[in-house]
Order: sequence, then C-alpha cells, then structure tokens
Amino acid sequence: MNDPAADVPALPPPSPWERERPARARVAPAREPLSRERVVDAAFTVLDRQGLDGLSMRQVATELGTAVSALYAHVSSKDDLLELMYTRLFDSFEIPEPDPGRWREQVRDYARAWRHCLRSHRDMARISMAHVPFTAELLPHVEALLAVFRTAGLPDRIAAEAGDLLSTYIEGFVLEEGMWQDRAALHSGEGSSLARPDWREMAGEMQNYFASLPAEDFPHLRAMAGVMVTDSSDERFDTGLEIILRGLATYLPSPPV
Amino acid sequence: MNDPAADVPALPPPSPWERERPARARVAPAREPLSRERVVDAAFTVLDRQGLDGLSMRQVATELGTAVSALYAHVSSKDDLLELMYTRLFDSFEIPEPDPGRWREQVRDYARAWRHCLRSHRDMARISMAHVPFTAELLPHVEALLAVFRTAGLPDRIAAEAGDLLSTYIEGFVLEEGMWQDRAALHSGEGSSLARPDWREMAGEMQNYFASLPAEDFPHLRAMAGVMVTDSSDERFDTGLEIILRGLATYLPSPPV
DNA sequence: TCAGTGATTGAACAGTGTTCACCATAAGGG
DNA sequence: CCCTTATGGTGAACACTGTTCAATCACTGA
Repeated sequence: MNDPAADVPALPPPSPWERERPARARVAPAREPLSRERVVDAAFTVLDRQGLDGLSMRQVATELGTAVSALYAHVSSKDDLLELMYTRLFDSFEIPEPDPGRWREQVRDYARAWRHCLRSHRDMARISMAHVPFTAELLPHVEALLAVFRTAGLPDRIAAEAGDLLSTYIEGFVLEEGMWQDRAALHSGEGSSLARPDWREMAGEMQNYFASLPAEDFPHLRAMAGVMVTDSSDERFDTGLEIILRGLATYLPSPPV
Repeated sequence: MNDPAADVPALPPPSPWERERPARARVAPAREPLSRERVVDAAFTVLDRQGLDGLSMRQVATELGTAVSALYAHVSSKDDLLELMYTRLFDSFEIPEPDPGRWREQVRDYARAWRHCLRSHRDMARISMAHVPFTAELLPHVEALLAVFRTAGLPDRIAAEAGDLLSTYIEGFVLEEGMWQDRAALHSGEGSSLARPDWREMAGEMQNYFASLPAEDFPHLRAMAGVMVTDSSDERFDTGLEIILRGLATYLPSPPV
C-alpha cells in the first residue's frame, strides 16, 4: 500500500517473445489518468514524507508510478509545481469579513489560521517564503486584510504596510519554528523519524547552554534563559502578534486601550 | 580580466612527452595559497555576479582558478560555506550600547544598518533566512539587542520576543525587496543586467494593474494603489519598523508618547 | 638528498531539472 | 473492419549539482 510502483511490472525481465502485454495493457486504463491536481497531491505527500530537500520531480513521479517526463505535461516546471502548492494553501482557510469593533480578534484569528496552514505541511514556510504573495488567487486575501485594517480606522499608509508586516511575521515565525524542529530531530535519534523531537529535552539543553555562557559578557542572555524556555511556541507566537497589533492600534484616531 | 581561468592551461592537450611543466610550476607558487577567507571572498563575488542560484562550488572554484575539490580542504560543505558568508555579515556593523533614553533611535539605527548589510550582497536575505541566528558569533548581537530592550524597561517576555520579531521583519522585508527586484529585472530586458530595473516603470505597471481590478471585488486594493506605489522602499521599511517600535513601547511602565 | 606532509588535482559517483524522439493507446472517419 | 490521427506516457539523454577519493604536486624539516 505504501509502494506506489507495486502494480507496474518493473522487476521481471521484458520477455520479448510474449506478444500480448498481460498486466499493463489491461490495468493501465483502469487507473485514472494524470492531472495537475494529482501531481500536486503527490508532491504534497512526498513533501510531508521527505521534506523540501527530498522533493524532486523523480520522487513525485515514482510516487505516482509514472515517468518523470510525464509530469511536464501537466506542470511546466518545478517552480510552477511549487507555486501550485503555495496557492493551494490559501484555499483551506476562510477570509474574514470586516467588523470594525472586532478587528483585533479578526486579525488574530486570521494569523493563527495562517500559521496553522503553514504548519499543516512540512517545510511549507520555506516554500511560502520563496513566493511573493501577489498572484491572482491570493488577491482576495490581500483585499480582505486591507478591508479589516481600513474599516478599523487605520491610515492608508499603515494599512498598506500592516499586511506585509503580518505576513512577514507569520512566515518568518513558522520558518524558524521548522528550523528548530529539524535541528532537534537531527540532534536526537536521526534514524528514528517517528520519535518526534522532544521539546522538553531540547529546552533543557538550551537552558544549560545559556547558563554556561560567561556572566560578564552575556548577563541578559543568562537572565533570560528561563523565559526563553518556559514559553511555548504558541505563546511566543501570540505575544509577537500582540506587539504588532498594539503597534497598529496606536495609529487609531480613538485612544487605544 | 573577466576570465578567471585565463592563466591555467586547460585548452592545450596534455603533451605527455614534455617532462617539465613550464608555466604552471613557476607561476603557481606566485599566487597566494588558498584559505578559508579567500574561498569566502570568491563566493561573495560569484554571488554578486550570478545570484544564489548561480552560486555553485564549481563557479567558486573557477573564480579562484582551482579545482573544485580544493575547496573542500578549507570548507567542509556548501552549507558550511553559506554559514561562513552569513556570519561574516555581522562583522561589518556595530553593536549599540544600551542607552535607556534613546532606545527607539538605537533600535531604528540598528535595524537600518542590518538592512543595509543584507542589501550589500545579492540574495543575502535568502541566505540569512536559511540560518537560525544563534551561532556563537552572533550571540553578542543577540545580547546587545536584549540589553537595549531590557534596560529600556520592557518586560522580559516582550524583550525575548522583540529580537525575534525584529530580525524576522528585517530579513523578510529585504527578502521581498529582492524578489521584486529580480522580478523587475526579469521583466525588463533580461539580457542586459547592467540596466538596473527601473522602479518607476514597475510602479506604474503595478498601479495600472491595481486600477484594472474589478471595483466591486477589490475596492480597497484599488483605493490603495496610489499609496502602495508612491512610498519608496525606505519609507515602507521605516513605517513597518515604527509599527513594531510603537507596539513595544506600549509595554513600557511609563506612558508612551 | 630524501622522506614526509599537506594542499591540489582530475576523475568519478549519485543525484538534480529538463528536453526530445519515440511509441502505445483511444477515438474518429471511411 | 481497417486505417489514420492525436494525446499523453516512456526512456534515454544532456548539462548540471554537491561530494569523495586515490594519486600527484610543491614544499618542508632532517
């Protein structure tokens, strides 16, 4: 079930005398033909299994049980494939309708949903980072965020920058998250990828590292060792988000809370 | 002058009878020996000339006029080389000493210097993004930023997040800047890389694009077309930075301005 | 003078994205 | 019923990539 090439007779030799090809000719039409969607789906499964560095056209092809060159009939290049994966991300979470009284909650929910999407597939933040979010499919999202910011009362110059600031923050945060995760996984058992990296162990090691720094050179890093470790990833994300929201709120005509 | 392999006799056939190698043996000791620094230097020049996608070990080797495998005596891998380039960035700008009364100016200056560094070499933001800023060489910078935030009076939880937020913002901003630049360069004459991408032309095209959007679906994007274009990159960077600084200031015990 | 040592070489290996001449299958027309 | 045509899959090839390794080079200390 895990082997996508199970139904294609690759191992037995060609046997050139037998004129009719028994398995291939009758089974092949049974499997549904390739399509852009199926290629993108396969790309996602190999991405989740092997990460972005292991995502090659050959891997996608063997995942589908086809030849590599068959992919290029549905996808013009690997960059094109990555872009398709990128835009598909945005199909899965909702666009808020502006509600001036709740703009902060709306932005918060939107940001959390975005982060959730980026974390739903391995290395997705890296793919996201490589693409500028201005394709036609994403314009509704940009528009919606702009709507929330402007109807909340933010000046145009601030609203224009707020979207970029938010997207930059979210993508950067998840990217860094993923890098720590990879580093932790590489640190503990490398072979056993099933044993998820133990955050507690990693945190303890970092705390020890900070505590081992020379006190006269790094007094603040030493003092912060506790804080940097106790906070979970979700809490850190929320505080960074809150800093941005508070900064935006200072531009509102009415005095912020 | 542009051909780095001009002094190495690659074209003439081996001529196996002539025992003494006239040119190579006498000239080779004249050129200074390879070193880690020289490899990194060469990597920077080919990075500036061909971008990160064109930065291969072979290119670096031909830039130095040596064999590819010679590089691996001074650099353990390409990732190692990229990390050396990354850490070298931080040698070139200064670390501020905390001055509680001027913390906002200090952070602003620091951020601008950082952006300047990231823009000093092509695609540097992409390299920077791929590395988590916690190597031993960068700890002084982290410490200095923490010092500024803490002596300014920020709570520890906020100070810990502020550095990450700032670095994420700066790197993300420069990354996006570079992508727009590349896209503009690719859009206008692809062959003439000397003709720097005309920002004015690009801006006009984007404005036209926004204006061409259906008014009922994208009212805010249409309304913002002017703002998004008139602001220069430096202005946009400063406003994003200001949003973050204002957000941080709301956590100060004394009321912000 | 000679051994030793470390930097440098060229060739090789496994893998990448991409292209292209071929061919097999399915549909449609005579 | 046969023949033609087109679509899309095939496998081999090309020009790359990062990395390794035995052999060789230049140069040192004895």
